[in-house]
Amino acid sequence: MSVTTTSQPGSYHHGNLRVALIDAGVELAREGGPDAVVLREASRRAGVSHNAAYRHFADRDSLLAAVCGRCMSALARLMEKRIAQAAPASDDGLKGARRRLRATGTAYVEFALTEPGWFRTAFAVPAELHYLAGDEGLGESGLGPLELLGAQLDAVVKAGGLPPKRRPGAEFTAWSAVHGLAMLLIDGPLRELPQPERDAALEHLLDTITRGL
Amino acid sequence: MSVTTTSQPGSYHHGNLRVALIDAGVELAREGGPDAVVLREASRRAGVSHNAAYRHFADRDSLLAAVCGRCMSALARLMEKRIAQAAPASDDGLKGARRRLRATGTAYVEFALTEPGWFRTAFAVPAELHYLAGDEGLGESGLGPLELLGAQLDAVVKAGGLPPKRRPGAEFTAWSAVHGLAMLLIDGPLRELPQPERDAALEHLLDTITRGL
DNA sequence: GACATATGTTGACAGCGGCCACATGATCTG
DNA sequence: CAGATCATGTGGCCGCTGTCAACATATGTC
Repeated sequence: MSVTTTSQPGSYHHGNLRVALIDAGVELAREGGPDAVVLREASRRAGVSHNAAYRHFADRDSLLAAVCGRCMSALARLMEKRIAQAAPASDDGLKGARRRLRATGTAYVEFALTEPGWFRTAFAVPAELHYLAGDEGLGESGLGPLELLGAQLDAVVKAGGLPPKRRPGAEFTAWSAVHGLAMLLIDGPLRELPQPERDAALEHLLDTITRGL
Repeated sequence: MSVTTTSQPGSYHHGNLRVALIDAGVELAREGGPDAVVLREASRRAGVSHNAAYRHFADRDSLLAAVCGRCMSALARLMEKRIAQAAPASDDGLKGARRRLRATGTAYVEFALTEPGWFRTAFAVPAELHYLAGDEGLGESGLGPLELLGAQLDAVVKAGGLPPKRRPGAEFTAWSAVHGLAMLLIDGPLRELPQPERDAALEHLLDTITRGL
């Protein structure tokens, strides 16, 4: 997350302005969500005049889209991490698969609660630019959050924990559930819910989905 | 949704500026979501100078909060309508209760898809003002969306369709699921999903929740 | 060395939120 | 009825933003 500069300080050309602007934008998003990703402030933080950004981004939405991709990647990486921690990769039994599936959901909500600015930004992709270029929004495995969830569901099916007939569409339902809970908790009417009840709501939700799938 | 003016046109005092501003804000929200609820444009549409609004609202967020309440009410009213249509009020059997519960969810998503601007605005209550005053955000029955959902769940329990032990927390799970689906469909990565798959996703989600609760 | 291109700067404009001083009209009081 | 008082609306100003146009500087190429 550090700003990397390849040119000398004080030189006319920045040398790495594009990524420096995205870095600054990511920091702004962390502090204040998508609305805080602002061209002038990002330029300021990159140590550059307010118009230099236009050499690298068509407009503010273009920068925001890049920042959104970074945030989505951060979500994917936390999910990968928690999935790996949930059970050793060698454990390909049903128990391990279920643990990993559950970890996928908890990681999603954990990310939303610990980095609400990033979480909100991850889903604030400007309407016209929702094709994130190339590897935008992916984790280290090359999978995005939805693919990671799908992979865990596939594993549960493979381990016999879910009839294959039930598999199609399951990721949308599971995703919707955790996404909705996250939104309601960070921005929505549940934002005042005390911590124990938040945990209970998440457990209840995961139990219900697991049973219902 | 019409602007009601009690004073003569051209008179110095508007006579009903507060509600006129909210009306204008509601229209702006419909067109462009919460970010489009802007003091100056609302004032313009109310036929008043850009500063008159400050006699009725402390700041932009204050107006936005009022608009959010209106949007939440609109959601509640559509839910009430669809609940009433799902089964005659006389039908207090399990089948009727289940129909009404399902209608609660479909109405929620229907509202989000048909009035995305209002839907997003309903949940964009400014952080500091999330105490909506008095009857803000309620439907004609005096219940808000969450209470309406809770009432349907209670009815299902009463009709024997859900063990009372399973009731606590169920509204959060059900709410999260439909809310998440709505968000992913209108703003999120599912916004390009074709209509048939949208319907299928909603059916799948409601089935899963119903089974799992 | 001269030119072309990529990159960064300065200056300008409009729209926004928010404050101030002021104007106008309604209402209350004697 | 007349004057005071208060509520409400106006106009001007500031700083912030995005965006455009014109200009400046560095880099690379013949």
